[in-house]
Amino acid sequence: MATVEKVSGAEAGRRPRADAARNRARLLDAAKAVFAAKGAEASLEAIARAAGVGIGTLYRHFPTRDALIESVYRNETDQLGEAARRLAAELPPLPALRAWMLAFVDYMATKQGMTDLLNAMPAGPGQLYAASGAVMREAMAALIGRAVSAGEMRFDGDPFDLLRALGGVAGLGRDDDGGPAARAMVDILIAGLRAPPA
Amino acid sequence: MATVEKVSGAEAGRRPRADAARNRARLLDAAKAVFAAKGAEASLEAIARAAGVGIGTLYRHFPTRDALIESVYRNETDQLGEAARRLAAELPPLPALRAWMLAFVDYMATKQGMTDLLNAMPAGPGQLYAASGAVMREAMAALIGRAVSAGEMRFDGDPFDLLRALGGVAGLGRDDDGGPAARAMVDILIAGLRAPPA
DNA sequence: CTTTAATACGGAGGAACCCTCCGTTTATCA
DNA sequence: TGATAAACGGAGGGTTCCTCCGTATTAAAG
Repeated sequence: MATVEKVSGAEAGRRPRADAARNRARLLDAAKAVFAAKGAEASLEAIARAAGVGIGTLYRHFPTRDALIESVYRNETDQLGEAARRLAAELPPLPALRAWMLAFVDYMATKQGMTDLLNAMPAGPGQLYAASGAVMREAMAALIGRAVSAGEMRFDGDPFDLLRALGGVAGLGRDDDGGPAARAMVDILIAGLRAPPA
Repeated sequence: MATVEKVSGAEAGRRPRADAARNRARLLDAAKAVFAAKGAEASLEAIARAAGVGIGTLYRHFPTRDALIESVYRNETDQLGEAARRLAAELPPLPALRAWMLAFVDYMATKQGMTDLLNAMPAGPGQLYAASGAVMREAMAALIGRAVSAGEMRFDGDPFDLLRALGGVAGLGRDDDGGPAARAMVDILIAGLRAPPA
């Protein structure tokens, strides 16, 4: 697997060094702030400066910009996955799906960087952003599967396709209040899924 | 207006210089090729090199990267606008809309840079990409308006919202053959638009 | 508590890129 | 043919990317 978690060769032998953990946390905090402020194009050197560490340290912890972005938003995507489970347990299939799609759009609109995270997944997560991608695809797949089983809609494609469309929609609520528009688009998508075969 | 077309102060007096026109054309060709190959992040210096002109010349013709992108794809968007008119004249409202949406997705999937063109329009075209944005919005608005008038569907939002969703979908057909998936998503969107009020 | 060796730190440095500025070249018009 | 407005091209200052490696820390062994 080789996730991004491990700092280096702290495989099993020694205990991870204290400063390593501290700097990693600092970097994530700084990155979150800077990405939110300046979008995902922000300079990595600026992030290192904000975190009060050298640029070398940043690169050792997160070898690529993508690794950093994914780590920063890993938390949020996990929350989305959690929300999917909760909604599925609490609501009927269709309302659950709708609620989650709205939540997804909201998240994407708020966190600037998450849009890029989705955009960088060519068609379904490749090796890049693999973890976050899997979480979101599974959330979507589960909710859709439930609605399909209940006979409330039909869909035989890749759930990820819907996520991509949603990702486009999410761009709406970015600047001023695109909330209503995004909400309307979600409803259109759902209506389309419910419609009988043409 | 100050479109990007004019090279500089060739307002009306002299005839535009021959080398200016030649270099402009070369730059557009090179940019098209490089953008297609490397995406819209491609280096401007590389484009200038490929065109066989100095970097200064590139910047004089296209003061910003965005100006260059828009000029490169202006042609294609105009073609999309033309297609909209033609389809509206030749097909019934709904098939025309569907055909155009599919054409749009195809274009976006082929031309790497066009996705960025769309993405850079915060919510509807601002001053950036103003021309291309207007063309596409109008095409969409006209086709939808026709279908609505014919009582085939309802839609009271901004046509641009649909374009954004389509833009997300277009990311599908980028790598391997996402054609079928994109087609399916288009049909889902149309079905959603046709559905009676929830 | 010392020693020690693994590990993390940080920034200098080479490369690429962005964009501006301006001296030189060239094409148009008289 | 000359004059001159306009276009050309690239040097240069600033920024960012990413790598590499000497130095400083720290966990664990003695």
